[in-house]
Amino acid sequence: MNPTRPQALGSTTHNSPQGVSRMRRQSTAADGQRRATVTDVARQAGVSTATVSRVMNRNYPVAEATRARVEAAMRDLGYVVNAHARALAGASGRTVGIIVNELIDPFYAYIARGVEREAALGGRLCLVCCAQGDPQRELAFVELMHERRADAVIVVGGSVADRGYTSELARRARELDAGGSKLVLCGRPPLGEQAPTAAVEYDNEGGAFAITDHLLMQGHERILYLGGPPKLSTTRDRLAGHRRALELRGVTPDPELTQTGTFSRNFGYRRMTELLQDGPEFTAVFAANDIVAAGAAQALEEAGVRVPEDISLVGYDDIPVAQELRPRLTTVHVPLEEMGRQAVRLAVGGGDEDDWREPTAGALRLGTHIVVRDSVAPRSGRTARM
Amino acid sequence: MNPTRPQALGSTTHNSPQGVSRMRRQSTAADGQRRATVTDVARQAGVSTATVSRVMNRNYPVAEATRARVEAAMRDLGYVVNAHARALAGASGRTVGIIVNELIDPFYAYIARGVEREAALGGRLCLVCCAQGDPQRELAFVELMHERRADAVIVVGGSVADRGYTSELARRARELDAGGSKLVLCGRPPLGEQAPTAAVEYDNEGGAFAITDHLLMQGHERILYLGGPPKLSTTRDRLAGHRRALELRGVTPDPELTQTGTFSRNFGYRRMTELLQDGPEFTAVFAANDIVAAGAAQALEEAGVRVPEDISLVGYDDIPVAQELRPRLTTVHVPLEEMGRQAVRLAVGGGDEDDWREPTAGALRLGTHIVVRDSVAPRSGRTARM
DNA sequence: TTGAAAGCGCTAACAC
DNA sequence: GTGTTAGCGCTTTCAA
Repeated sequence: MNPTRPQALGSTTHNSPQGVSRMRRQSTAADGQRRATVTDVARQAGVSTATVSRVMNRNYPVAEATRARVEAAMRDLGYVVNAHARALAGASGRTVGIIVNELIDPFYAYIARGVEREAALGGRLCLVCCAQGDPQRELAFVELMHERRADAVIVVGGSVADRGYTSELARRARELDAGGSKLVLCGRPPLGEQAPTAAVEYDNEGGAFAITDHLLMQGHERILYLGGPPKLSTTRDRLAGHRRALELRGVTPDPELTQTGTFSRNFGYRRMTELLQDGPEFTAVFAANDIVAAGAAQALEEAGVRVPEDISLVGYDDIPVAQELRPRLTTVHVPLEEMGRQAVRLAVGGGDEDDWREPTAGALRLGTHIVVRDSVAPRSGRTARM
Repeated sequence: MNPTRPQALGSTTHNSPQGVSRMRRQSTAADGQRRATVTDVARQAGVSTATVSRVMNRNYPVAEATRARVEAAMRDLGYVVNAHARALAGASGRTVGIIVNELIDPFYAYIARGVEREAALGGRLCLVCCAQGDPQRELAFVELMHERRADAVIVVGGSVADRGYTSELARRARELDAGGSKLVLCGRPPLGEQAPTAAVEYDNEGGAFAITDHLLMQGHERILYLGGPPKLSTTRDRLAGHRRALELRGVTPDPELTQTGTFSRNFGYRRMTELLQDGPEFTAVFAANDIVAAGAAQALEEAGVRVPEDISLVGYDDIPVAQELRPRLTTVHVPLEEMGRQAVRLAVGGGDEDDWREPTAGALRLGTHIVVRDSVAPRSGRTARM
């Protein structure tokens, strides 16, 4: 815990205006090298630090000859500007933060990609963290990113409507806002009126409605909803759309047919296996997402149940695995990458640096649509467990 | 490269040529709020800034009552420490940078996950960038991360042995090193003696050797090597292992059977389709990675060629898709996540803050092994295009 | 076109 | 235990 700064050899400390001959921040290896600073560059080029700064930022006229000398000096010294100093001195840190559950989950990876690309267009770098589904971790990361003065902090994915958590996040949102940053909710519900956030949503409920209706149109009425943490907003919305479709067609939802759990492949596999042996009857499965669908597909396969002849299967998200499964999975497409892009645009405006133009509105909702592939067929006479 | 602010990442040059100045980074909305600083907290709590600092850092005794007052003040003011100021004042920025080709590629995503997790253990945040296979972009990102004074900059994935590029990267490595940071090469060859880097490799050649041998043992001799950028170190190593195995069994490599290209699914699909119609004969396919294998599998499927009965197929990397393909793909396992973890450990030492102990050695190589699943069978009488 | 100098917010000697 | 104070490296008035 002791960030001791290897201090100064007192003798040289005070002499010339540029008295700088000490060393700090040594690498563990013996090096002795100190990083070059503007002052070094200025001295070497025989100009003032102000001029060096102007050369770097190209925001003020500098004589060609001077510029050349300065640039040569920078090269000679291996000078690399210190972003911390620059940020401290007033400039933006040119950083956006993004917090996802899990980087290896394509749902998040695609959104992260959108964020990264859009950020890069604006010359910004991305801080990315994985909260692993833990709200406390998420909150801690928001704080860490605030400390870094990120231009925007984007939290991705569904959330649980916990009282304490929500108000805590709202507080962070206010603090960020007060400092000129923005908290962006990506794929989750708003925090409430008093929280200054931006938001990018997608029509989650609508997608679930559409794909359920697709199933209903094929004659399926006993549809198993499988997976997804029951308290997560994502699950709730999907379930809501699912039920709305059911009710619209006069099908009464059977509680036994709602088997929530997690978003994992493993859950899909295990629960499906159990249900096939000893569960309610159904002719179609609506997996909470494509990953769960992959697990379910394996269970079905192992049980000798044919998809879609015996049972139809659909997923959600339309991540790449949907195209690798056999039969190829019918699912709901979500504009993941675009969500990521919009999230940063919402918070920091278009690519260019000095965005006088107001960033996009404060919230937007992108559409979803179903992608019909090969995993759905008209209902046959059979049901699971025949 | 111009030591000036390396833009290049975005489409537009930020820094408009003319005065950007004015207006110190306020939020676009009218806020007027200034962020609280240590000084504010100190005043509010009736103590000095030093005390506030001590309370925050818990690195020096502070009276309970004082601490309480300070903490209350921080809370009241919504104080959030400024990491830039802190870093400037001497502390480490507690950041590690990682540069990958593509976040949605599981190969990189797993490594990134390892990096993120290990970094988080040490209380560090990750800057992540996607170079998209462009060496210039990569170089620019290294620079940007250096500006941010990342404790380590990890570049992931194969590289092409370009003269200029290599020396440029080596230069950056030296600059980073001089400042106490480390450039870590993850899954790529060293830069040469004069470059102070750390490195995490995996036994790429060995894995290719092993899986080729596996194919040979099943009687396959005409093995098609499919995909991967021909100049990339990754491809070269895999091909080297492949050929070594061939030669060891007395099989003369047929140039026609080496069809390099890219690492994409699409390439696998298209080239495979072409080859099936009009190419050399072969009884097995060694896809450069699992993604290419997925594409090849689809081509095979559409051509009515059975795997593994008619043709055997193997991949490389052992990413999740390998388990979704039917038949499940035999492939080479690479300890991706572990590579990421080791990369940060190598550069910044174990989790704890003041790592006086020297980080792990300067380079290490992790093992690979084949994972036998269902996509390989003994050679049948048939060959492709019978 | 250039220079001098005042900070930005924080940490860490060094007093007291 | 706590306060004073001198920077850390850069940007940006304000003068020249």
